[in-house]
This record gives sequence, C-alpha cells and structure tokens, in this order.
Amino acid sequence: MVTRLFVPLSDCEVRDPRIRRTRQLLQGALRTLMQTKGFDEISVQDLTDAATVNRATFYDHYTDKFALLDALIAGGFHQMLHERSVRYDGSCASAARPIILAACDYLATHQSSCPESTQKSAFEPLIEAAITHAIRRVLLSGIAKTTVTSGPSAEMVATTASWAIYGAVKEWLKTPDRAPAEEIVAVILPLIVPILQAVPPPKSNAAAPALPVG
Amino acid sequence: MVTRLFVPLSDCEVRDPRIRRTRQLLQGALRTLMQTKGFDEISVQDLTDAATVNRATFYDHYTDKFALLDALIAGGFHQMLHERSVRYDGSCASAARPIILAACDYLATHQSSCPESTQKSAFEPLIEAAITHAIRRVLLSGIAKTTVTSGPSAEMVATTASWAIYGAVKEWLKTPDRAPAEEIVAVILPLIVPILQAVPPPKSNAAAPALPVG
DNA sequence: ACCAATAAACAACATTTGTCGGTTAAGTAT
DNA sequence: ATACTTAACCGACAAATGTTGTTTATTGGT
Repeated sequence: MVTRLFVPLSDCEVRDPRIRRTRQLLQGALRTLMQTKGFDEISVQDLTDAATVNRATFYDHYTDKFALLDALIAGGFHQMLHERSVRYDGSCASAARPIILAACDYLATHQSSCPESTQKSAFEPLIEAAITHAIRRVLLSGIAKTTVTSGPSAEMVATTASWAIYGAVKEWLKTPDRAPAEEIVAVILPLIVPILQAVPPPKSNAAAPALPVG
Repeated sequence: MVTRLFVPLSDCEVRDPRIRRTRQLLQGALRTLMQTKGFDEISVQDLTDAATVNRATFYDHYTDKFALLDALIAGGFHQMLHERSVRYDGSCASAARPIILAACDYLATHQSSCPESTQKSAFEPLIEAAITHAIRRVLLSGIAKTTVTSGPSAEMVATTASWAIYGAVKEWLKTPDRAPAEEIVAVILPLIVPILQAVPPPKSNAAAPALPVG
C-alpha cells in the first residue's frame, strides 16, 4: 500500500509538525541559497541537500521549485502585512498607504536578495502573482460587496488596484537611484485612490461619505 | 571553430531568412500543440519535432520554452495592436479605450486556446508580463515626457496604467458568465482614466487641456 | 560566381526532473 | 501503552534538459 501523499493545505493551517518542519526547512534552504546563486541555478537537489530532506519528499509538498518560491514570497509578504497590522478600512481610500509602503519595502529588500543572474526564468512573474494576490486579498476585505450591478464589482476594483500598485512599485524599483519609499508612496497613492473610490465605502462606519485623500 | 550562436534580436528586426523561418516554425508549432495539450505537457522535443527543427537549434533561439511562449504572446498581441492601428494619443485619456478592448479580445481568444490542464506552470504569469509590456509601450508613446520632477514620471504612469488594465481584464476573464467586451470596457475605462490624467497631455495638440472622459 | 560568415543539423554527454514501490519512523487517537 | 495513520526516507527508473564539438548548407557581400 502506498497512498501517495498530497497536502494542498496552506502553510499556516497545517497541524502535523512533520509537515511544518519540512516546509520550513525547504523554504529556509531556498532563502539562503538565493543569497548566493540565482534562482535558475538552483536545482531541487540543491534545495533538498541544503534542507537535509530527501528529494522525493520535496515533491510531496511542491509540484516544482516555482511553487516553493511562490509559497515563500506569498508567505513572507503576508507575514509582513500581519506584523505591521496592515488592514484596509475602506472608509478612506488613503488607507491604502500602508499597503503601498509594505509593497515597496518588501520588494526593495527581496530584489537584492538574489545576485543578478535572473536572466531566464519565470522568476519575476511569480513574484508578481504572489504579491498582487496578497494585496488584492487585503483590499477586498475592506471593500463593500456591492449588490448593485452598475459600475465595477468589488472584485474588479480590488484586482485593478492591486495590479496598479504592484506595477507602480515595480517601476519605482527599476529606477537606478530611487527616492526613499515614503516619498514614492506619496506619488503612487494619488494614482490608486481614484480606483478605490469607484466603489462606495462600507456602510459600517460611513459617518462622512468617502473622505478624499487624507 | 564553433562561434556559438546568440541572437537576442527582436523577431521583427531579423534579416536572415533562416532565423525568421526557424522562429516562425517554432512559434507555429507551439501554437498548434497548445490546441491539444497543456503548456506544461509540451516538451522541447515535442516542439522541435512538430517544427521539423533540430532540438539543439531551439536553444540557439530561446533559453527555454517559456521564452518561446513569451515571444509568441508578445508578438501576437503587438500584431493585433498594429492591425487595429491602435495608438495612444495622450490628448484625451479615453483614447485608452481601444487598448483595453484589444486586451480583452486578445486574452479572451487566447485563454481558451489551451485545454485546461494549466495546473502547475508559470504559464499565466508569462502572459501577464508580455501583455503589460506591450500596453506600457503603447501608452508611453502617447504620454509627454515630463521634465518636471514633481508628481509621477511618464514611465510611472504608463506602467501603473498598463498593470491596472491587465488586472482589470484578467478579473473580467475570470468571471464565469461575463459581459461582452464592449460593455466591460465602459466599466474599466473610468478606473484607468484618472491614472493617465496624472500626467499633463503632450503640448503638440493641446487645444483644450485634458478633456475628461469622452 | 566565388568566398567568408554563420545558421542548422547531428550525435553524444552529464545532469536534472518527476515518479514509483517499498520501508522506516514519527505523530495521533483510543 | 498500543495500534492506526501517515510523513519521510531510500533506491531506481524513464524522460527531459541544456550544452558541446563537429559537419553541412544557406546567405549576403564583393
């Protein structure tokens, strides 16, 4: 009897300590290896060696190394949001400020983590997906689910805004001698606010209807 | 003497017909194979077999099959924009309408092209990058390069808008029974226009300063 | 028409990938 | 404490990847 393992559960909702340990080790291994080599140059064998885990075990948890990277990025960014207690209270659109700042900080610290050899690779695209998903999730929690059919849905607004934020931050990152994060947030925020205001604020605390910028 | 080949030139600016032929064959092979199998299930061998090209030759042109996909998508979308004569005349922000529509049409036709087996894969992320780059390029050509340092740069606006557009279209695509493209463009456009208006229109034809929507 | 340059074909290679059956050991529930 | 469940280890496999040296044939310039 074999009963091949498949555990699609999110990292944070795993009880079995063996699973937590293995994933921790693998993510840690990727993290440290990327400080030396480019992502493309890291093989699954390298990963499992560094993690002192059997290679076959890797495939019990991730379909490939891209999935591992995705988990690492998404988890890391999610944790940063949690540590900073970042919420999106839809009452004032400028509440998006800490989200943008978090994105700046996270990407700024995690782009230098890999040397430079990111030539090939669907490496960057993966980061994109992970970050935009996380931002979208936060935004969506603070946006009223509109029952009205006219205008964009809450999901549409959240997705559009999250992608816009990521794009803006990415552009900022690309500039060789960039302004500090706090400064650029002031530039980015006005671009994002109108998107978020396309949907009415939640009526839970709607004392004043949609305070503009802030 | 070996003089290993490396041809990083863009497809459209290649003179040698041998190179054009090979890339055409490879892109055509990927296109047709994706109508049957999922991208993940296609090996480089499959590709080169279908293209009647030696496997080693593949690596003379693309670092991996992801790079081939990228070229296919980017080229296809770029061509669609060209066929529709899509320009972005920055004088009126609603000029972004045909760009959004093109993105809708392109993604709508090209998501169904692969069966469904896109489980793993950095497949979608690659499309993202290709489309946003193309949109950014079009937008940037119609945005005045601001010499003023206050406010967002032209690049920042173009990038933010292009990512916002892609995100919005992606969200639309995800909905099971979606409205026709023309309809959703009317919803998306108001989300995008404020971004583009964050930068002054080019003074070439600035009769009226920034006509709002249109 | 010829020649130098170079793209494509070909064969062969070490390495990596993803998977599988079987075993051992750690965790959980009673 | 014991028994059940299941994650991790191990060895092995076919397949795919990426690279290299060499040869052939097409191309563009003179």
